[in-house]
Amino acid sequence: MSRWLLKTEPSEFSIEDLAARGEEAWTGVRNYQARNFLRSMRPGDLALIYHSSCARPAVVGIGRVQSEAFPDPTQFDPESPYFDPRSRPEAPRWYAVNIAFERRTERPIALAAIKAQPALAADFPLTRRGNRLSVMPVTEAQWRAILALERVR
DNA sequence: GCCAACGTTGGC
DNA sequence: GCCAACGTTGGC
Repeated sequence: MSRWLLKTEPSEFSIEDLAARGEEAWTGVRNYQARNFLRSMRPGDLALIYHSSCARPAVVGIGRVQSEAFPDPTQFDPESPYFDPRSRPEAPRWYAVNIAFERRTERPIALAAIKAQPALAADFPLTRRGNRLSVMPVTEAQWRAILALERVR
């Protein structure tokens, strides 16, 4: 089983939305490196759900990968903001996976707290300056170090 | 709202 | 294939 981190803007789709729906197709990823990570996901993998571009950037919950990667349907939908006119159905550029709600963290695990952890300061895409990757792998050690912060304070 | 950092595009 | 210009991300 692999572990991941998925960013989402809570104004677009929040952990509350995922909790309410139970499962969601994780669409709209339009970065090749992130796309490649989506494609290496397997059912049963776990993912930290992270709120970005908001007042309190934080890990807010955990999701479970429910499917293999499949072509992201929004790339073919001219009405979608994620429409990609250069992608062809016979050779899709972009992929999605289904993500199930697992649980919320007991409290938001703030980016500031994550950065303050020496174990997470180095070699973790989320805490690197200028990082824009919206799907990233998380090692078991990083996973534990982040969730250890759930009960701090 | 600002701005640094990044990925992508396109001219050459 | 290089690289400047541009648009976007995302923390603050």
